[in-house]
Amino acid sequence: MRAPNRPSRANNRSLELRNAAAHLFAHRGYDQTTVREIAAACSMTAGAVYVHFGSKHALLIAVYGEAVTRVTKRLAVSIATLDCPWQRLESAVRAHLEAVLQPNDYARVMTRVLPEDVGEARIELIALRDRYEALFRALITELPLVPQTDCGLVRLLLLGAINWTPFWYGHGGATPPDIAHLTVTLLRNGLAQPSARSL
Amino acid sequence: MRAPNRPSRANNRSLELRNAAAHLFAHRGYDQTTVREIAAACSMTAGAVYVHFGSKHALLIAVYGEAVTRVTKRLAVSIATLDCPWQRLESAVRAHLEAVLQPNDYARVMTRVLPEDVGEARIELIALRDRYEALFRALITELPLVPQTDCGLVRLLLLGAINWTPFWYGHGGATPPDIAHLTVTLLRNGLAQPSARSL
DNA sequence: ACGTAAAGTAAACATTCGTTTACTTAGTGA
DNA sequence: TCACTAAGTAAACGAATGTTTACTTTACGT
Repeated sequence: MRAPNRPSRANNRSLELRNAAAHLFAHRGYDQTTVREIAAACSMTAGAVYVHFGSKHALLIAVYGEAVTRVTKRLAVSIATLDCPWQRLESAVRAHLEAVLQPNDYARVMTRVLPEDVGEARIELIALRDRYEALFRALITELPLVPQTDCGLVRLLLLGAINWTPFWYGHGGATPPDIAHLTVTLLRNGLAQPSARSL
Repeated sequence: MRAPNRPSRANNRSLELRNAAAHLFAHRGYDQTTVREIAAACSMTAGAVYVHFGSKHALLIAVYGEAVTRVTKRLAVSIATLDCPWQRLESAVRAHLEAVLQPNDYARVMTRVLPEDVGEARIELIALRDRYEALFRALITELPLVPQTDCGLVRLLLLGAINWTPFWYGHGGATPPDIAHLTVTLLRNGLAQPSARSL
């Protein structure tokens, strides 16, 4: 019998495939990526992909799931030692942006591939995404906001702003810490000149 | 010779086609929409589409261009009579949201179809979108913001927040005026309890 | 050494898609 | 009336796609 912790002969090819798929999905989108391209990136044939994954949809779900797992972990680490709710949020936003904006294939798939565009796999992708967004819900609930603020709406606007960043990042000089700081400052204090502040 | 202002015999079929394409692009995305579907929606054959438009890309560009034109017009009207820069921005955001969120096929194409996903037509779509976003650049430049604020970054965050709305609109009870008001209030004053406000 | 099962290949399959071609229809100007 | 032209059809084309099939290779347990 094989040693229990030793991975089976070549199952690292599954990881190779998943990584290649993540790279291509992130850079060219789901529809524009073909199974043959993914296979070729691993020096394989298209048929061999189906030894490891039952379908192209299954491959996407694997990539998306891994993306959520990784970003979730990164985010948890980044806020672990902080107490101030505003600092926690800023750190979380920064972690999210670093994941999404750096040439990080997995995280980018989360914003590049819209669940609405992949038909059957839609439900599973939305479930994965919701699991991640719940983290931000918690961070926002912690904030001392003015009474009767619609926290759900705040969360959606915040996530929208940062989910859209991949479409323009690089054209300005702003870095993830810059963006995170401005975003949370904006959320906290607004940007009006103090003298012009009012309802 | 035909009277100069009288449109040619049946060129309203071109509009029919463009409208049908807008509807399908808005609801199912560009890749998932076939030329045959667009034709069928007008009780035509796929071949007839090419009498009016040279390619599927050309059809998309026509839709996208009309979308920009319409939203631009709507936005200009909504801010024409306002003087306060904050009111002008809120009105513009509201107009944009109403266009994007109501079952308005054209406006929705602007956020549903990502220029990055359509290959050759990419350049023209980006040019059209930039023309529209310049309007927001102007509105934000008018605002009395705290000195040294990165106006470009503010614009990008704002547009990101409102461009993402179609992906969640309807799940909360918020209406376009609600969203516009919270967004601009947030931009102006922030949401922290006054007692907790600081750097 | 041998059998087994997973891993991989090469090729084909069945669709589907955007587009083109050859032909028909119908309205218009002279 | 007649020639011209735009609009539309039916069918095919060629390429690309996700997936399957039949066959080969290879590593491992016994």
